[in-house]
Amino acid sequence: MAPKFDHHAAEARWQAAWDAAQSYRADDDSPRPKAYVLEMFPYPSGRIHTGHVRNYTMGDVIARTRRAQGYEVLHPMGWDAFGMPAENAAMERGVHPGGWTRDNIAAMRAQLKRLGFALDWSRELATCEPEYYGQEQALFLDLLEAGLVYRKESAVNWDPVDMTVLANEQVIDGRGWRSGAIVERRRLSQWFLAITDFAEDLLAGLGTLADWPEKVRLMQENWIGKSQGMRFTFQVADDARAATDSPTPDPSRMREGRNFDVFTTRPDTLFGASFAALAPDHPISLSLAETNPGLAAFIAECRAGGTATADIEGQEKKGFDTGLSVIHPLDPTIRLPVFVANFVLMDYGTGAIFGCPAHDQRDLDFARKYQLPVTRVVAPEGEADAPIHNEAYTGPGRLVHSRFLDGLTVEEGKAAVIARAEAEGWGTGTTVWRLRDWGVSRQRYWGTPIPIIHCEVCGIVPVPKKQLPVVLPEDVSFDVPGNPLDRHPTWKHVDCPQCGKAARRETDTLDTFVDSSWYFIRFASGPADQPFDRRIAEQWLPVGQYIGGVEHAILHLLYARFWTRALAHIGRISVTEPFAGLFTQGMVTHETYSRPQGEGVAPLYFSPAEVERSSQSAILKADGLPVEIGRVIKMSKSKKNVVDPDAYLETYGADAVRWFVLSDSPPERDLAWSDAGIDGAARLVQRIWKLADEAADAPQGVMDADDKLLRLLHKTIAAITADIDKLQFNKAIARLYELVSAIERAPASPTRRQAVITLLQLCAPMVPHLAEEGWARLGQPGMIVDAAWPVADPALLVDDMVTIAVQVNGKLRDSFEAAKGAPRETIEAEALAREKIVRALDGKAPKKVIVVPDRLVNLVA
RNA sequence: GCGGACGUGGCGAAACCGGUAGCCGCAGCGGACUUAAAAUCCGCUUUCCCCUGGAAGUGCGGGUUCGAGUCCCGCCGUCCGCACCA
Repeated sequence: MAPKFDHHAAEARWQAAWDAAQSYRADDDSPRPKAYVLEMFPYPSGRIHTGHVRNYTMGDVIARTRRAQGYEVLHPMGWDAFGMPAENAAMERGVHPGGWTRDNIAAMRAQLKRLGFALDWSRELATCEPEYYGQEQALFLDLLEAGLVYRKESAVNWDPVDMTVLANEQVIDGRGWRSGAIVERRRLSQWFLAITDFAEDLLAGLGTLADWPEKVRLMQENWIGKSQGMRFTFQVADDARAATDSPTPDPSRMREGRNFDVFTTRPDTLFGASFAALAPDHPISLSLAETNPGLAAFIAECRAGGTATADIEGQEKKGFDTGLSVIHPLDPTIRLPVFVANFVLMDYGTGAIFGCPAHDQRDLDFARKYQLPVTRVVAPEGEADAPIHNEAYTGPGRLVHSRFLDGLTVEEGKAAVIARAEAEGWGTGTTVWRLRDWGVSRQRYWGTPIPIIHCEVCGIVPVPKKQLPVVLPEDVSFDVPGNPLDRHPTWKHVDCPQCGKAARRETDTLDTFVDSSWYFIRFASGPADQPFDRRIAEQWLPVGQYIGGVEHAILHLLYARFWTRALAHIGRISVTEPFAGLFTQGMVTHETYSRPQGEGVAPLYFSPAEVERSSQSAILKADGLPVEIGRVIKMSKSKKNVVDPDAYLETYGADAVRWFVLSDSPPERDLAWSDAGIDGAARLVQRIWKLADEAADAPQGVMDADDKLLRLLHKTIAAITADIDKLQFNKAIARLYELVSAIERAPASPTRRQAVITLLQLCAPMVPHLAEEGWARLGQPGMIVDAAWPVADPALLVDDMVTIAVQVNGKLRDSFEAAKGAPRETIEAEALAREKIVRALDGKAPKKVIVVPDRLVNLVA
C-alpha cells in the first residue's frame, strides 16, 4: 500500500525550497513579457478569513499559470493597514492601534505563507508605515499644487458623543453606530479631491475596459450619473404676491439679488411649469429666513435628521411659500410661485427647480398638496389629451399646450427650447453630474496625516517636501472621545514654514481609500526616495488581472481610477486606467445552526466548530441534542457561521483547501463552505498522489500515438488552459477529475506515465505542494514551478469518430458512431437504415431530412 | 421607482454558434474488500409509466424554427446596485 501524501511535510519542504530559490520574485529588468496579477490587499483585522482564501487562491492560479507560460509575473501582497477597527481596538482593549495592527499583520502573513501562495514578499508594504504614507503625503502635495485638492465647507454627519464625522453608512436610523447618539448635520471645513474634474474622462474610460464585468461598469456609470439638460435663470417678479406667514413685503427689496438658476433635464415641458422650488439650504432660502421666522422654522425642520438614505425615504413632500414669484421665461405674462421645498437637494444641479407636475411624480405630489395647476404638455403618440390623475406621465410622445413646440417630439422639444434660450440669452444647454468631489478629511488618529500647516498669517501652508513624512505621534490616548491628534499636547504645534511664526498642524487624516488608490503603483516600484520610479512602474502597469469583492465596485475602483488619472494629469505617469482586467468574485457562505428561544426572541446560534454535522442532521457537541440547520448565508459573526481556515489547513492541508475553494461554484458566484466539500478535495489530493507514486515505477519508453488516453490528455491541456484564461476554475477542476479517473482506469504504459506528469503540471497552479512532491517522486528535473506549461498537440485534439444523433421530428430516437467528416449521403443512409428509426417512421418516408455533418440527422415525418 | 443579474436533478453545477439536457463534485442507494469499522474500489442515482420500451422535463404562458436551456414577446420569483438626482 502506497504511503499517503503528507501535507505537513510537503508544505514545509516546498515552501522552503521556493523561498530559497526566490521563485516568485519579480524581476523588473526581465526580458520576458510581463504579467501583473493582483488581488485586493487585505485589511489586517487579525485573521485570514475564507473570503481571503478564495480571493488569493484565484489570483495564485493565474499567477502560477502565467509564470509557467513564460511571463515575468508580479504578484505582490501588502496591507491596507489604516482605519477605524484599530482605533476601536485601542478604545476597547487599551492597546495601541499601531501595535495591534502590526501584530495582526504578522499573524496574517504567517497564514498566507502557509497557503503556499506564489507571492513576491520582497515588495510587501503596509500603508500605516511612514515609508508608504510619507510618499502618499508627497503625492497629495503634488495634487494640491496642481489645483486638484481644495478646502471647502460642507454638510457632514456629526456624532456629538464621539465627536467625529460619520460616513452615511455609519448612521443607523439617524443615530451614530457606536455611540447611539442622534446625529447632527454640521458644516465643517474639509479637504476635497477634485474627482469631478475627471467625470467626463472617468465615464469615457469605462468604454475602454473590455475586461471588466459589465455590471461594474454600469454601476460606475450610474454613480458618475451624467445628465444632460438646460440651465436657466428665473427672474423674480416685482409684483410680490401676498405670502402666507410673511411680513408685508417690500417688492423692491425682495427682488434684489434674488434671481436664481435652475437645472432641468426636461426643458421641453417648460409650458407645464406651475411653480419653482428652492432647496432649504439654498442661499436665497437662508437669506429670506432671516426676516421670516416661519420659513426659518421650516428650514430647521428640514435639517433635522441625518443625510442617510433611510432618513430621506418616505418623507412627505412639504413646502413653504416664500411669497415671491418668478417670470416664465417663454411668456413674461405667466408668473410662478416660489416655494422652499424639502425634496429639493442643494447638492445636485443648482439647488433649485421648476416644477412640472404633469410629468414628474414628485412635482405632482407637491402640486396636489398645495393645489397648484397640473397641465399636460406631453401626450403619447395618437392619444391626445387625457387628464393627469395621480400618476405623472414620463413616457415619450408629442408636445401639446406648448405653443411653438406643439407637435414636436420630446427630443425635438428639448432641442428647440435650448436653442431659443441660448438665442435669447436666458439659458444654456448643460450637463450635470451626480458624482461629487471626494471629501477626504477624517477626524481620526489612525490614518495618513494631511501634510498641511495652518498659519494665521500665511493661511494654508503645505509642509515642505523635505520635512516629509509627517509622522503620526505614538504617544496618544483614547480614553476620551474625539481625535487624539487634536488633543495631543505638542504634535500640532509647529512653526510656519513660510513666516516662522507659531502655527498649527492639520489634525485631520486622510480617508483610507486614498491609501488604496495607489498601492498597486508602489508594488510595481517602491523606491525609498520617491513614491515610485516612473520607468519601472510603467513596465508593469496596468494591472493585467485584478481580483476582489464586488463590494468595491464603486468607491475603491473609482477612486483608484481617479488617482491614477490625476497622476497622469500632472505628468507623473502615462497610465490612465490602472486595472486592465477586473474580476469580482462571490462571497463564501456557510449554513447556520440554531435553536429557537421562544416567540419574538432571536434564535441562539452555534458556530460550525460547536456542531457535529452528519449528512442529514446536526447535533450540538455539548449536549448531543439536535440543532436546526438554517439557510446558507454569508459568513457573519452575529450568525456565528464563520469558519477559521487555520483549522482546515492543519487537518486537510493547504492544497485541499485551495482545491476546494476553486471547485464547484463558478468564481463569480457564492461558494458554500462545507466539510463534505473539503473531504472531497482531500480525497482528490490522495488520488493524484497515488497516481504519481505508482507511475514512478511505471514503464518508460515510446508512447502509443493512437492511445485514447493521449487524446484525452491533450484535450484536457487545451481545455484547462482556456478555462484558466477565463477564470473558470470550476470547469478546469471538473476536467481534472475526468483526467484523473481516466488515468486510473488506464493500464500501466509509457503514455500513462506521461499523462501523470502532465496532470501534475496542469494541477500545479491549484495544488502546488502536491505537484512538486509528485514531480520529485517521478524524478523530473528541477521544480515544477520552473517547468514550462504543457502545450496541446492540435493533431490530437480532433477525434476520427463522432456520434451522430438521429432525431425523428426533433426527438432523439437513436445514435450511431460515424467517421468524422463522413458525407451527408452516407450519414443519411445509415440513419434511415437503423432499426429503431425504421420502427419510429412506421413505414412512412420522411418529408424532409436535415443533416448536420458530424452531429445529427433530423427526419421530419 | 430606476438600472442590472439570475431562475436547469435532493444540493453546488455543466451544456461551443440554436443541434443527443444534466459533464464533474456533494449527498444518497446497492455491492466488493474486512471479524467489524474506517479508508479504498465497482455500480446506480431528473421524474413518471403499462419498463427489451415509452412519456414528460431547464420558473410560468405564448411565439419563431426541421430542432429552443439557448432567440423573440408577456408574466412570476430571487438577488444586487442606485435613489426625493430635477
